[in-house]
Amino acid sequence: MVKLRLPDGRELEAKIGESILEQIPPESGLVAKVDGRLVDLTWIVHEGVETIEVLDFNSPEGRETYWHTSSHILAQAVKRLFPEAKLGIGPAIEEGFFYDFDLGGRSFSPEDLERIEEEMRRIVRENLPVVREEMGREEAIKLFRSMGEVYKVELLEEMDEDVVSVYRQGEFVDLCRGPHLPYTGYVKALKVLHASSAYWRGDERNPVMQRVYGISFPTEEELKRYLKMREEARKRDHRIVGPQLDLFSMPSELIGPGLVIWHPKGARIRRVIEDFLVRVHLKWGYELVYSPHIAYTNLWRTSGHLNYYRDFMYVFEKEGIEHAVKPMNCPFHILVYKSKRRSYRELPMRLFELGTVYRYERSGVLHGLLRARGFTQDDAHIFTTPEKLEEEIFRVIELDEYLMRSFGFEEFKVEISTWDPRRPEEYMGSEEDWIRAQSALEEALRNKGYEYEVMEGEAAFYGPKIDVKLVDSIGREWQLSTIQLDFNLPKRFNVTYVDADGSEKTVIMIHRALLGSIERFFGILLEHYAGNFPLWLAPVQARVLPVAERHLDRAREVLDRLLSAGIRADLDDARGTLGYRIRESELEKVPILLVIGDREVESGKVAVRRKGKGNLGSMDLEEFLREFTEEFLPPDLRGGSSTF
RNA sequence: GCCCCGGUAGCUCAGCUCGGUUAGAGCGCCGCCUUGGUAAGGCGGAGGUCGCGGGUUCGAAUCCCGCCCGGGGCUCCA
Repeated sequence: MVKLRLPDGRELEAKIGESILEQIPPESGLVAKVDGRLVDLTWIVHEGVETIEVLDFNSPEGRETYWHTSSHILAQAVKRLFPEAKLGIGPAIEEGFFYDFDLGGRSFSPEDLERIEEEMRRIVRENLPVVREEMGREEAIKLFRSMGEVYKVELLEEMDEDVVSVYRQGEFVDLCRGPHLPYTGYVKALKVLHASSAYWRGDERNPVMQRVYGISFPTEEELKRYLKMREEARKRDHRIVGPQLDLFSMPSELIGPGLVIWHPKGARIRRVIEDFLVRVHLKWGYELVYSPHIAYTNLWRTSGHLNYYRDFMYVFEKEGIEHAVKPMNCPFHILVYKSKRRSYRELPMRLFELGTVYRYERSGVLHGLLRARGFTQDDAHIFTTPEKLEEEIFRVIELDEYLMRSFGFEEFKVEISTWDPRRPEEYMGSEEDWIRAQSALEEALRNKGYEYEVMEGEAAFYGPKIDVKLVDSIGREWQLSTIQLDFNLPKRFNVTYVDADGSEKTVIMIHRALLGSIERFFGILLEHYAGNFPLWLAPVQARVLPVAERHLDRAREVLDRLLSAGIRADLDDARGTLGYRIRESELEKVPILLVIGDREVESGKVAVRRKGKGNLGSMDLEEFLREFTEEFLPPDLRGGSSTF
């Protein structure tokens, strides 16, 4: 007996010799998993099968199938409207799907996209059956060559399989592994999102393809919700919100692309973040250092960076000597270490710097604060003995977790990049070094109770690393912290210590940046909170708001009290209606408003309004301060003091 | 770097196809009136090198070319 499980959990007994589609309620599933293998619903059940699981849009496989068929509908629509278009590839992606077309040099206009979308709807209405067909590879090559689909022929020629599958719907046929939906009519709500360009197989030496992106859903409501969410994400774009809240700007036409100027309010937040970082690092046994922004290019020749990093550096010449603006802080920290002979007793030595660096990133990769040309790393280099490596890694991860939680991030994903053991000759350092280092990384993560993914062969030539990604309030992942071991620089700079037995040994170096770059982290934080920073980070923590001008005197007294309590507060000037001024402060995202009117002047109280919560009622000013003091403070200064 | 799209007031945008009054709107800003109780009170005013440079034309925000900057992608991210 073959069990057939429907998406709603019900189980049927499958009949041999009939397709899955015939045996389930109409449109109750999209695709099926037969003994772990994905198949079309039109697949015929045969002997020897154990379990069949029908999947709907709630499963990743269901969505992928849905979007994959949608991409075929897109391709079919394009072929109908632009018969000369040559098909590239058209996969489902994380959200939706795309298809690449070679239009022989032209591109799609917005009107074209609308027509394509209309044609897609027509194909859906036609409710064409989607039919799988298997054929020999040679036969397929002949078929696609006869259609002029040169890219499909190219793909086929590179395949190993002797038999390939194609899918037909109406007049349209495409090379495809599948699986697919049984009918085009299964796609209920669709939207062509935008067009862009991409190179055939992602290689810029290849022809340019026009890539059309789309999304589809089983109901109009879901499509609407998705489009609204997209709009939400767009609205919390730090490049829009930042200047809107007067935090920073990037007047690239005046100062060049990828450079930031911090306005007073943004600078306040940044200063709070940086002070917090410095205090915490000092508490955790780091020493604070500073290093210059420029140096002889030779310094990076020694580090070996110059060779392949030169194009990313700002290089200039003075009195016949080549200088460069620093693209990284490591060599300077090494020089601090090397300023004298070091004993094993001094290790681990942890040097921390908010180091501003400049990198000439290619113009196409710049993206607001998230990818800038000038940025400040929360950079540290730890010099340690091999014996203390694991303990150090553990401490770094612990610090990282503390920082992330302090900023309101709860969910992390950890990856560890290791070498490729089949090609040890491509890596710096001995096999023994690598194995010990990699197990130290893994051991530290296990001790911390983290789950992690091992990315074999992803390590840099000079050492393995740990990457930490965090998940923000709307589910997006951001690569943030990196903890990178380095066997290379200590050798190049001859960074050594005298061990207990009097012998000179080479240190192991850990590069680590936990927020990564202050700019980038700030951008992520801004999008995470959509501008509504928690109280300890808000640029204006509280605003005193007199109802009328006659309340200004009392309002100033209240303001003075707040300021002397160390709260970042300001005063509204009482011009305009109260409602208008409250709206202004709400839009500025000021977390706390203290309203002062006749009643408050009379009673000596303040009326507290919390953003998002509305009017909390009146309370005594001192009572207010007692109640909120903790929340006004950075996490490490709460509860009397001490990080832990 | 490459491909496509875009750049008009501080901001968001209309006007550009098809060249022709004094380039508009809303928000913001400034002034006056309004003295108010928890998300928009009223009236008036100022504000523009239409990204920059060149060309076509009697005439260019509008058409053409080059450059700069931005956006979406590709690639890159030691």
